[in-house]
Amino acid sequence: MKINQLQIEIDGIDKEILRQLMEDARKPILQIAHSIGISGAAIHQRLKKLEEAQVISGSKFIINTKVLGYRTMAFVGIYLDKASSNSEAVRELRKIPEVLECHYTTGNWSILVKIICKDNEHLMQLLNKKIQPIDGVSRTETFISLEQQIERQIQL
Amino acid sequence: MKINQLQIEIDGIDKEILRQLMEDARKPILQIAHSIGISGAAIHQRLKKLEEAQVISGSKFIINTKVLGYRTMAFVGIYLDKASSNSEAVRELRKIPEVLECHYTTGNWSILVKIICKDNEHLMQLLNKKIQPIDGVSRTETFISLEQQIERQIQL
DNA sequence: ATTGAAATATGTTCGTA
DNA sequence: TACGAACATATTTCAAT
Repeated sequence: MKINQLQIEIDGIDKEILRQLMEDARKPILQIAHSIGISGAAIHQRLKKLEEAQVISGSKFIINTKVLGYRTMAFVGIYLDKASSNSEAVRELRKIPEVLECHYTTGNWSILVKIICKDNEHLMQLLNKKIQPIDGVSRTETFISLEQQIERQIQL
Repeated sequence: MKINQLQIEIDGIDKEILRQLMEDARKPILQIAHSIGISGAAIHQRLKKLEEAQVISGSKFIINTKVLGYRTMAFVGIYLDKASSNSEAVRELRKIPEVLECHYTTGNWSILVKIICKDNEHLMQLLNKKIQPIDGVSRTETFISLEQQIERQIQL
């Protein structure tokens, strides 16, 4: 990702606009305008500026995975053989839909992934049948999230 | 969170609507309608159903933290004293704006948190001045994300 | 469940300050 | 930057199928 914008001034109004849209991406601009006390056109103009500066990288609908039957989240630390290709392993991990995040990390592991599963059985299948068999994976360490207490974005 | 909805049928059209809105929460319903080949009113009705079933838990603007100068993401495993109160520690962690996620986990640690920092100096300050001093925290293990390769939601 | 059409609400542009 | 007014789109409701 190329970041050209070396300086971007974000004032209190920008922050308030972003705060409201970070909570609800579909909140009407006019409603935000009214709550802040400036015109809709001004909000529109500021949002355009923020988008151009790439402060906003998009918007998402958030799906409630629990309702879809996904009850188990886990973090898996993956040890890769020295000789193996990290990017090849990532390519394989990307094919596994249950993998939500994947990081190259410092420390014991080569890779840390966050995964979501229906239940423990599903998690076991995923580890044994999908992740362990990936070429170069020597060992994994699994940490099940018993309960997620915090989930948020950076605060402005 | 109470989940009453034991069964919710999501057909291919629902999935396609959700897929498009998961990518862009502000995509006009009419545009989705046109791409699928049904009326806007039908999309509207399906979205209402999905919201009522709590399949959709909201929408968010995504802020590009890199542009704001946050270049370092890390995972921190936290060991808590046996005697200490987990929920008290979480309460303290919640006060730290750099903490984006916090999970109770199985395995070595009591808690795993995901944090975002401007740089390594900021990370060190955060660990030494904010996280380590929390009552009950005996030790932490830090894994810096050198590069995040995958970031996504569940695939429908 | 779906539709089209009407009514309402929202987004966008533009001339001006 | 900000405004308001004019214009263009989108959302929501509803009677009918």
